[in-house]
Amino acid sequence: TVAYNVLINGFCLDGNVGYALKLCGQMIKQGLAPDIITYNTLINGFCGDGDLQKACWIYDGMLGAGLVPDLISYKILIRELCKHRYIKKANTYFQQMLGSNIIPDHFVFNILIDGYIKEGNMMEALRLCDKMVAFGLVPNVITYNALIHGHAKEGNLQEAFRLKHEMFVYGLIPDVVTYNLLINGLCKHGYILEASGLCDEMISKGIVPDKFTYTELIFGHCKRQKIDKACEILIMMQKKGLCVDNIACNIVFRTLCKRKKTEEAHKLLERMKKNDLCVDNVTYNILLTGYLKEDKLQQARKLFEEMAVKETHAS
RNA sequence: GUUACUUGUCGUA
Repeated sequence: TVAYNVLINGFCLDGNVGYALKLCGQMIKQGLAPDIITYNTLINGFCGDGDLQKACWIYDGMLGAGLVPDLISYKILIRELCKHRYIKKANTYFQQMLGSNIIPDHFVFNILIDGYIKEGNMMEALRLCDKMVAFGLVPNVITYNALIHGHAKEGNLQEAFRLKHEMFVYGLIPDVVTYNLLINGLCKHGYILEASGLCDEMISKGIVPDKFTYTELIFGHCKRQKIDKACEILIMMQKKGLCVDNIACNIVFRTLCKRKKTEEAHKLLERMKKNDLCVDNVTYNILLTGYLKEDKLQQARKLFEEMAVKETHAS
C-alpha cells in the first residue's frame, strides 16, 4: 500500500491524476485496500487539477469505504472550497471537523481566514482569529500577512500598518511578504515615495527585496506615469539577476499603451517576444482593450484571431 | 510514506 501511495502521489504531482486513479483501481484488484493516505492523495490530486467535483466524489468514496476523514482531508477540502469561493461550505466542513474532535492547527485557520478575506469579509476573518486564540493557537506571520492583505485591499492602510507594529508586540518579525503587501498597498494608492522608503527600510532590516517587491515598485511608478523610473528598476532587476518576467513587462507595456507611446510599446513588445517568455493572455488583453478604445476594430479582430491560433484563452 | 496556509500586471458579468 505504501508503495502504491507513493506512486499515486507521483502521478498526481505530475498532473496525471487519471492514471493515479487507475493505479488505485489496480491496487484494489490486488487485494490491497486504499487507506486514508491513498484517499487524501487522490483528493489532493483532483484539487490540484481544479476538479472539485471529482475530489468530492473521491471524498464520498472514502466515507463509503468506512474511513474517517482526518485533519489532512479537511485541510485539502477546505482550501479547495475557499479557492472556488464556496466559503459557506468550507465553514460547514470546518464545523463538522470540530464536531468530530479533530484538533485544528494554524493551517486550517489560516486557510479559512484567507478564504473570508478573499470574500471581503474582514469581520468574519477577525472573528476567526479570536477563535483560533481560544483554541490556544497564536496567530503567526502568515495569519498577519493575510489580514494585512485584507486591510490593504480595502484601502485601510492605517490598519494594515497598525498590524505590522502589533506583530512586534507578539514577537513576530515581518517578513518579505509582509513588506511586499504593504508596498503593494502604498503603490496602489499612489504613494510611491512611501513605498520606496519602505523598501529601504526592509533592506536596512536585512530583508532582501524579491521580484514581487520590485514589480510592485514598477507598478507604483507607472501609476504615477514615471515610466523612466520604472525602467530603471527593470534594469536594476536584471543586474541583480532577478528574472524580469511577463508581469513586470506587462505593467510597463500597459502604461506605454495608455500613454499612446505606440512606438516604444512596440519596441518593448518585440523585445518581449525575443525573450519569448513574455507574451501572455494579459499582454493580449491589454492590446485588445487598447485597440477597442481607439475603435480599431480591424486590428482587434486580427489580434483575436492570432490569440485563437496560439490557443491562448481569451478571457 | 500522502496534505501546507499569505504577496505582484489585464480581466472576473
